[in-house]
Order: sequence, then structure tokens, then C-alpha cells
Amino acid sequence: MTSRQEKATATKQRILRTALALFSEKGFDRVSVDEIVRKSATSKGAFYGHFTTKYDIFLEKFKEIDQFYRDFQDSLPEDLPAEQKIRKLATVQMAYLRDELGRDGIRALYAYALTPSVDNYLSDTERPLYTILEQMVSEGQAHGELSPSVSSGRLALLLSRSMRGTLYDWAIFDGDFDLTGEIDGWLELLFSGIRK
Amino acid sequence: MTSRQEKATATKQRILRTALALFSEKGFDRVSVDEIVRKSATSKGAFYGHFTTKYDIFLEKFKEIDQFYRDFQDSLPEDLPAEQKIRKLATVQMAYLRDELGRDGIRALYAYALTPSVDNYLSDTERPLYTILEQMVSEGQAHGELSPSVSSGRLALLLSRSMRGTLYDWAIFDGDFDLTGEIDGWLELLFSGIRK
DNA sequence: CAATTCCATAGACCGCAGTCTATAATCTAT
DNA sequence: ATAGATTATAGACTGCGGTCTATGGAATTG
Repeated sequence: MTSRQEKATATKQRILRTALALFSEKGFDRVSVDEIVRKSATSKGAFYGHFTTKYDIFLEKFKEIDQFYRDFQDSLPEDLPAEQKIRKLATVQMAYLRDELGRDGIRALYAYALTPSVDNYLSDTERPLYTILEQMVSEGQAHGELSPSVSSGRLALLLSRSMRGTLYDWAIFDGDFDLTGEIDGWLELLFSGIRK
Repeated sequence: MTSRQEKATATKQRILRTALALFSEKGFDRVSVDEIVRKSATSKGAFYGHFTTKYDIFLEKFKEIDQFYRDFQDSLPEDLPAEQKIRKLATVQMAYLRDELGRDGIRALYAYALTPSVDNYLSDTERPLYTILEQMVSEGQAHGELSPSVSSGRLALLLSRSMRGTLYDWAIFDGDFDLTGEIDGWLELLFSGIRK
């Protein structure tokens, strides 16, 4: 690595760290790029040389979640029924997002995903979340625990949609909203069905 | 009404009509307030005197949907099973939103609802959508068609969350996405449950 | 080592949503 | 009718995310 590259990555790290510190201190949309640039003693040019948007920085953090999913999968007992695996994944995920990103973070992320012509992370079906979910579902189907009426891929997608829906509601509803309780109650219904 | 008030409402109508025309022509976020103001021969002052935000204008249109829900309810045969009423409501709603607001419109609306400290329309549980859904659910429960394990209010909320989740996904996933098909397939699963 | 190319960074600049202030037209009170 | 209060509107202005251009110092080439 040449000295120029070294300086560049140092700059990038300084911006990243400053930005994440400010985000967690004041909340994503109460921090401006100008402030990040000022506090990290860099410039707009440097900022946008290293990151494509302000949200991009935020995604760096969000992507840690992928590692979290993988760790979670490894820690899970093999022989658990699929339903319990899925429900556990969902509640643990919600707790993680609540504590790591917070309502503001989720708001920012979900708003950014709605920006037209941005290939957003949420809809990337290559994410570990999808593959892990799909694996759990197809195991469950193979063992006769889960309905085989829809494909595992589709069911995984619908489960992830449930999570997005719940997180979205958490973001837009003020007041009390117990994220882990909501997703668990929700999955309970989805597993048993609401028809009597 | 004094002549001053008459002029004011005329201005408001001019802005509203101009804005809605531009939105449907170019899409919500390709129209600036400056352009609306220019094309309607008014001013920023007039605009923000009559509307609190650019999205506010958009809500005017969205609120027509309330009337749509009421009309729909009136047109529905009394004796239909609750499940069918709910599924019909969901598919008809999706078709309406798809055709009247479009992906761009939904994107704008859902992004706006995420703005902090805005009491957004989506989370207003007084909306006709909620009351109609709740009515259908409690009818279904009374007739022994639907599970009584959760209250009608809560089940109505969860059904509306399903709709939001589906609409959100429609907004963020590019490419083909059959909104009415998605919601119906989804409700099918929710009614019967995914456990085997 | 000199000449040339390259590229990370600085910061002026743009278009946007939304705010603030001044003003002119209308309304009210006497 | 006139003085004074009110208010709808015009448009300059702010703060924001993001773009564009210029530049100085490091890399490359001979």
C-alpha cells in the first residue's frame, strides 16, 4: 500500500468513526454532513470520495448485522424444531435492531430504502437473513413441520416481510411498542392461522 | 365569506390542482415546490400559508381513500363470510392504491410517514380502514369463523400491518410484483397458518 | 532526477424544502 | 370616511444533501 492510499484509508476511517459517534449521540437526521466533515477535519470532497451518500455510512453499521445472523445461526442447537428456530431468530433480531440501531436508525434506514433507484440493502435477497430463513423453512418442510403449500424461498420472503412490516410499524407508531413481543405474537398467529 | 377569504380559498385550490396535476404527470419527487408555485402563479408564502408541507398536499389525495373504503363497505353483501370480506377488501384496496397513487406515490407516502414527529396518517387508528376491518373481524369472531384468541382490535391492527408490509415491499422491490396477488396469497397463508 | 500523470481533497456551488420578514390589500371600529 | 388592525401573499433567505472544479503533492515514467 502506497503512502497515498494509507492516508486515504485513514481519512475514510476518521470520517466513519466521527459519523457513527455523532449518529449515536444525536440521531441520524440531526447530524449534517457538514458537521461530520468539520468534526473530522476533512471536507465534502473527501466525504463523497469515500461514501456515495450520507446513508451509505449508516449501511456500514447495518451490515454488521449480517455477522450477527451468522453467529446466531452457529449458536443455535441443531435439533430444535423449525418453528422455534424461526421464532427465536425473529425475537433475537428485533432485540438486536432495537438496541443497536434504535427507532431513529430504523426510520432512517427504512426511509432510505424508499429512495427511488437505489438498490437498497433491505430488498437484497442474497442477505444472510434470507438464506438462513430459507434453510430453516426447508428443514421444517422436510421434517413435516411446516406447510409444503408454498416454496421455501417464498415462505422465507414472506417471513422477512413480516419482520419489515413489524419494524416499519415500530418506526411510525409513537408510544409503547414492544418489538420482541409484537413479532412473537405475530408469528404465533401466522403459524397457527387465524381461521377457527 | 369575505372577499379576502374567497380569494384565499381560490389560491389554495389553484395550488392544489396544479400540484396534483404535476404529481401525476411527473411523479411526486420530481416536482419541486418552486415549480408548483411558478405554474400556479402564486408564491412560497401562499403555498406554506395553505399547506404545512409538500407532502401535506399529497395527503389530500390520499384521504380520498377513506371515501373509497366507505363505498366499498356499502357495496359488500351483508351475508358474505368474514374471511371473504377481508380478502376482498384487501385486494380491492391494493388495486386502488396501485392505480391511483402508483409506486411513486406509495413511496412518497411511506417515506413521509417515517419523518420523525409527524403525526402521520398511516398510524391513525381512527381511519375508516381500521374501523371497517375491526368490524369484519368481530363479526367473524361472533360467527365462530375467526379465532377468538386475540381481540378484534388487535387482529385488525395486524391485518392492516400486513397490508403496510406488502405495500412497503412493493415500493422497495424493483421489477414485477403483483400487488393483488401478493396480498391474497399472503392472507391465504395467514388464515390457514403455516404449521402443518 | 526531471517531466508528466494521477488522484485525494478542499471548498465553492446547486437545487431543494421550508422559514422569515415586509407589504399591500382588505376588514373593522369609530 | 378614515385610522388602525389584520392577514394573504411575495420573495429573500437558511440549512440541507449532493455535485463540480481546481489544486497540490504523491506516483510513475524515461
